[in-house]
Amino acid sequence: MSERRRHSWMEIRDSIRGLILNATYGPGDKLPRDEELALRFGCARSTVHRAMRDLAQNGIVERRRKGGTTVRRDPVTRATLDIPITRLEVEQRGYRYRHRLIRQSVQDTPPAIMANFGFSEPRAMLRVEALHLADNRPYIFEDRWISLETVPEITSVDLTHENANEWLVRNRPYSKCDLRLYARTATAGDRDMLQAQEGEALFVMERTTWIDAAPITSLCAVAHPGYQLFTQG
Amino acid sequence: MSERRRHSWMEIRDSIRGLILNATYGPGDKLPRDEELALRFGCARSTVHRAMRDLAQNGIVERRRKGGTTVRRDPVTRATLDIPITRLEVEQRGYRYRHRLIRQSVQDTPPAIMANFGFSEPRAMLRVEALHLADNRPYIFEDRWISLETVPEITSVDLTHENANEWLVRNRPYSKCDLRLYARTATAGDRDMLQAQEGEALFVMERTTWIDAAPITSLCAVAHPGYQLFTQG
DNA sequence: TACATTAATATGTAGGTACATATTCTTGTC
DNA sequence: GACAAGAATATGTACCTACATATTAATGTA
Repeated sequence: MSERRRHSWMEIRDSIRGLILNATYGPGDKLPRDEELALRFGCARSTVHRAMRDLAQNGIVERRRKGGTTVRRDPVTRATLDIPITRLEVEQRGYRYRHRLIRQSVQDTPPAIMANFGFSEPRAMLRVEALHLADNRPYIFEDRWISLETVPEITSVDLTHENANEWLVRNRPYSKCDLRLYARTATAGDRDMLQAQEGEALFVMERTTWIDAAPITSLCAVAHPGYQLFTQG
Repeated sequence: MSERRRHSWMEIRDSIRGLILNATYGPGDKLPRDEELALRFGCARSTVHRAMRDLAQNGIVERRRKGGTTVRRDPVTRATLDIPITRLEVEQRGYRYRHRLIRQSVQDTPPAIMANFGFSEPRAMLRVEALHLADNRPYIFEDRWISLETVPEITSVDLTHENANEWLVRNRPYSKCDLRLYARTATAGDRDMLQAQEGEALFVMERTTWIDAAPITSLCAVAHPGYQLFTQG
């Protein structure tokens, strides 16, 4: 007797989630420790641990060594955004991709970029302005700053043919990434660059990346009118 | 000799990432199987597995049973967005939160909402329009549709005091969530509701949630001018 | 009481074994 | 050669043990 069937960690996760949903444990409450739950569910501690890791990752609970597991007080909608390389995004939609280098020069970082990196003083960086096109229509305009200290080779890359976006992604994978999304009104400059009507609403993505503590790049990508970012999860 | 120190899964992960970065294994290439790598790194297969799970989660590699592990052909910037309950977001910024119910009525879903849920026919749902305020200034306006079949109790909730956002988050956690982000030009209606100047750029978040296959809610949240969504990771 | 030191404890991780599961590959049949 | 059935195999999971690590709780000292 006591036929102990094997429980999958997903079953256990759903059971624990169930306890939270039916208010057995409310926001801010402390859950029993893993070992106790394992005993109760009739599974190994490692299985409870696996389940808990998933719940923690999805923002349902918070775990701290010795502190135990608590139900998150402030529920969040957690979504994973995948921002692909622009070329692939364009090609996936069935358009022909093209890329145009607008300008490229070494300049001192302006305050906005300093803020993104957390600099207190301006630094000389490579500024690259480029346009991504889909079937020859403007798709995304990017204004990018690249650290010359972290990425010295960039000066010897021909950015008219090779695109900075892809070169960096393939050669300087980041370990940390900040992302800022907002809406901006189109200016006269956007009108020419993105064929946007002046005053039209544009979607902006600012992305700053580091490898450990070393700054790699910070870019401001302005999408064409009507652009949408979509995720499923 | 052969002092076999213990390797952490993060070390192993970084080593494997290193092999990808230095082009030992390029995009689309197949990595050695876990056991082989474990032998090579001098650790247990479970440690390699742990490392690989992390790399797969971060979109670096793809894993398939029997198929093995391959380096992802199309690198992505993967970011986790945490969209908190609006009240908490407002309070965290140090403002006083208030909520105002604008309208509430049962209506047939319009095409946009049908598309979000994947309906082919209109359905009667509860439509709730509400305004979130920060220090009495408009913060986010939400136009929400709630399924009467999945959430029948909602009709007996007093949404003038309890806010639909929080009630749902606490009472109907979702298992699936679609998210759509874009920019929109302010209309005359926004001018009154969000104190936006006509023509100003507004940030819009559309969120649709299900519990398994059952639709819960679909909402279109329009933020006040200047709103930014920010993530670190 | 205030503060530093030490003990206690819950989660995190490494290693190992056994088996499950999903594919791919191989082989057999027509 | 086409297709189906079965074998082979890489990843996934469950359970276990032993430590590691981060914090909290308890204790001792001034």
